[in-house]
Amino acid sequence: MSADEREREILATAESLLAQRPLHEISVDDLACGAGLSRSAFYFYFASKEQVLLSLLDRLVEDQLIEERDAPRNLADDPPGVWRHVLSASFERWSAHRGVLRATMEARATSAQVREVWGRLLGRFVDRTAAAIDAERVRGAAPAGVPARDLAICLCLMNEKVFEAMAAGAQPAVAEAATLDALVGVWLTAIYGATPFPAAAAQVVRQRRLSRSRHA
Amino acid sequence: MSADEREREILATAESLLAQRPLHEISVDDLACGAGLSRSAFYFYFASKEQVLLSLLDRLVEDQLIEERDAPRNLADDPPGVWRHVLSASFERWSAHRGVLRATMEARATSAQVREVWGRLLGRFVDRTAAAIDAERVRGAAPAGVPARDLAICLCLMNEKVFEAMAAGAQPAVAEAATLDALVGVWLTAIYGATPFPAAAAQVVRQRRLSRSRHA
DNA sequence: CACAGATTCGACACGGTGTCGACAGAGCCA
DNA sequence: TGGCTCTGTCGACACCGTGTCGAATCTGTG
Repeated sequence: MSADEREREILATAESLLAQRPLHEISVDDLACGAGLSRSAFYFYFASKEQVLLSLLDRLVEDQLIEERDAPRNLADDPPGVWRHVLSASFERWSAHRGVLRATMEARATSAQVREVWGRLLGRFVDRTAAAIDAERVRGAAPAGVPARDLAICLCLMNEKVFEAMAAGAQPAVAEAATLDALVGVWLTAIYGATPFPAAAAQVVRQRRLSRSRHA
Repeated sequence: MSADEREREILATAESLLAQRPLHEISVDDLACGAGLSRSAFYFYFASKEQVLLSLLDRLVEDQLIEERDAPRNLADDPPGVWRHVLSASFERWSAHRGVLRATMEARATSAQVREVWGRLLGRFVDRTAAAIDAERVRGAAPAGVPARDLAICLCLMNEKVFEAMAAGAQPAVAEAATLDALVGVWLTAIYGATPFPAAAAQVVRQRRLSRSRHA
């Protein structure tokens, strides 16, 4: 069996074990045995458990990048449809690879590298979202309110957490079948919905000016 | 020095170390030394590092319970003010004890007990929120939309994550000074804002009926 | 055949955890 | 005073998972 195959074997073992139990219950030994080698031979292919996870994660990041390129840009035609499409893509991805997601969340606590990769991924998503919200506001389709970037961060973090809770089977969590609808609903109201509270809105606008002048 | 004092000493050491570095970089030895005892003496007071964290966490849970008792119930008078007040309380708490929050999030991956305590805390918050949203809808102050409980879960998880990101200094995160405003803004629009998308709203309502009949 | 590179393995050292039995001081009673 | 128990403290040990290293083996090539 070639080195390349062995490497893939390790990755496959990792993905399948991660579907069964959390990262900290999987030892390098488990990975090595699963791929049919001794623990020390494992280190010939990967420097650590963490690097295996990073490989697994890289694939999914790659996926996401491709998808971003193909994402619809014509938000004006059908905003709910486009947003749903975008959210649905991450939902599908993380629901299909929930083991990797769970492990990533777990490893973020200990590995700066995992933190960085995940942060970049999320950051890109936030950037896209913030730009889209801004565009909708300029177009007059969305009302002013929470600063676009802050809103985008909140919404993206919400998704992350909701997916994570789903992947980990945590309590409380949204039922899996209802997750996408709930998220799309919250995004649409948070972005396009205006509240009937002028005072609160004014406060947010003040805040917005403040944060603008702070940036300047 | 009495046993009680020693115990408090350990807790104080833990809280102060957690303000400096993450849980996994703090060993039982560090805790023991900090409190002026040997590692094995530590085990006389606590069964593990995890139990120390649980003690720290219990205090804050206690706080939260007291606050829930005193929380304003007259949502109708000034919705934005009441919501802001409620969110502000957790914001203050977790921003003052961010080390404990960060450690809790970290320990949740490995400790079922931490998971459970946190789940209960969050669960209570979700219940309150869902009940309040329902009441606002019945009253006619909030439009129908995402099922109240799902919406509550999404919003609570969003808060958790945004606080966590703040506590961990993660990227991307909302600037600390803008956090509360952003969250209140998203909550208000998500709960009270109606979207101008009838089709999407209908879809959510359909989904809602479905999930109801599933529950029945 | 001999050699180089690739691959595997057993043995080791390290660091953190949790347990155990020995021991010391304090208070109490005879 | 001696002996007892309860509370704390400690050093030593066993355990587990990690990562390293050098020796052994295997494989293809000149």
